[in-house]
Amino acid sequence: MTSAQRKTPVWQAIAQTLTEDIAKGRYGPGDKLPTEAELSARFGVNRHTVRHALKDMAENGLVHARRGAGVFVAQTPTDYPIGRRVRFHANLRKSGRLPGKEILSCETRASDAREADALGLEQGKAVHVCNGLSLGDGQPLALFRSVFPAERFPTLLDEIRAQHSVTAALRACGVADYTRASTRLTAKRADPTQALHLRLREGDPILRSVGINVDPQNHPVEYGTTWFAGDRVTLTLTDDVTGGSEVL
Amino acid sequence: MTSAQRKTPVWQAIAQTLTEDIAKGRYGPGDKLPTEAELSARFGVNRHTVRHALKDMAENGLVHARRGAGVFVAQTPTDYPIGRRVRFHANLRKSGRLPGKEILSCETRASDAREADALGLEQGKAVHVCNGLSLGDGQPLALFRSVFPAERFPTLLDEIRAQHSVTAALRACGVADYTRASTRLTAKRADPTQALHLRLREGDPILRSVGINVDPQNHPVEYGTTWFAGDRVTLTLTDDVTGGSEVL
DNA sequence: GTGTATTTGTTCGTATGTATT
DNA sequence: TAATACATACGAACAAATACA
Repeated sequence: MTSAQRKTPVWQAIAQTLTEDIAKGRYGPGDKLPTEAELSARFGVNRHTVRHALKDMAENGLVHARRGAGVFVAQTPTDYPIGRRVRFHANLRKSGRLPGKEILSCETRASDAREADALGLEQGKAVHVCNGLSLGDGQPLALFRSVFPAERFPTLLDEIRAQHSVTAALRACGVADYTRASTRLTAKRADPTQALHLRLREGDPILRSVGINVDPQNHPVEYGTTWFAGDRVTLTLTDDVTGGSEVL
Repeated sequence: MTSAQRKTPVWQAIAQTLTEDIAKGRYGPGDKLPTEAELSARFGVNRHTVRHALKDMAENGLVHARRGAGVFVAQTPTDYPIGRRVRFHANLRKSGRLPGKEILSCETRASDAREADALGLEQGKAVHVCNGLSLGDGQPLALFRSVFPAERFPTLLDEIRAQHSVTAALRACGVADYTRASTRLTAKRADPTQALHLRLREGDPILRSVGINVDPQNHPVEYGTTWFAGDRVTLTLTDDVTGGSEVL
């Protein structure tokens, strides 16, 4: 056995076995894998060989090790398609997750320079601001803040509170459709507040998306920022710029 | 003075003043602001009040503080348009930065499962792998790893080393054009190696982009992963799917 | 490498004004 | 009016990271 020529290295075989174990659900997301010692006993190899396999899996984002704690199966990142027509709930439903939304706070206040610029308003004009949390299977996936021109949509906040959906609320305010005109993405660290809401540790990486949604007449209707939990969401850029009207 | 009714808090006025100073170029990107002590003397307020202003500016990404060192004007994040036709150098030139590229290592080896799947190969088929660093004005912006099918492009690595451009190298290998078929984005923490190359601190947020480029016949020609320094790059999603042929 | 000064980060405490209950 | 909560502003001291001789 050990002397026979082998095509694949032992560590790769181990990594593949563990990967299959995870795929089969033997170890679920968030579960702790057996210790390196237990695994090296199970596979009859040196601990370093197991470590090599685990390192490979960690680099591929399949597991992540915490010194002193163990090796844990990574949360399966939720695929989140992003494009000109992005509707959160529809996406999640498609990926078989139970979507949810929690409105954290709403207010109407004067706009700052950035918000006014993005929405094409004079600075100081009133805006509706709505902070919330997007959930998938009960787990927080993203924080969002949406800023709307208050003058154009006087009743929007009530609609959002009632409808529990931005798309529906905008439609009730006369915006039949909207598309994403621009999106800017950066990786940031979670600040304490974000970490609390997203149930991350402070400093954990988050993906910040800043976007402007416009109505068919190309007028900005929403200036939105979304902070995605880095290890729980993967944004996928789709080509479907001409995509169908998947409206929730 | 102090008793007069004031509409805006002191800390906001200070933040605005400093923001204007930065906008006017009094403090340029990367410059160190005066110390909190100096600023509190300049504005005649308590250090906490200055800190409040600086904290606000930091939250808006305008400055960032380093304990023991000072508060520095943020490098204007390099806008990095991402879409079906993304050419790194052309983008940087457009934004007025001197682009650069450094090839860190190249090798030809057997593909793993993921690479083979992405490139449409049988697992184990040989691939060229090229690791490198993308620079803007001499500063590292991103790490990249490109994986190519070796059988189809036997001379590609030599071309890359000679041409110093993936686009040119692929063209020399008979690929007149290619477009981005899929992109997946996540926020991760920089591991020690990445932090070293990108001159970040370990654990700093990075934006990982995994993409597949295909030729006009829709055959995958490159499976690429790019790790962007989170605070130095902003990905912008553009609508220009029909964009012109900006080829380097 | 060591020690020291500098600079930001954090945590106490104090006081005031304003808005809400 | 009283009680409460919250944001603003100031003061002092210490901790932690950095820069530099």
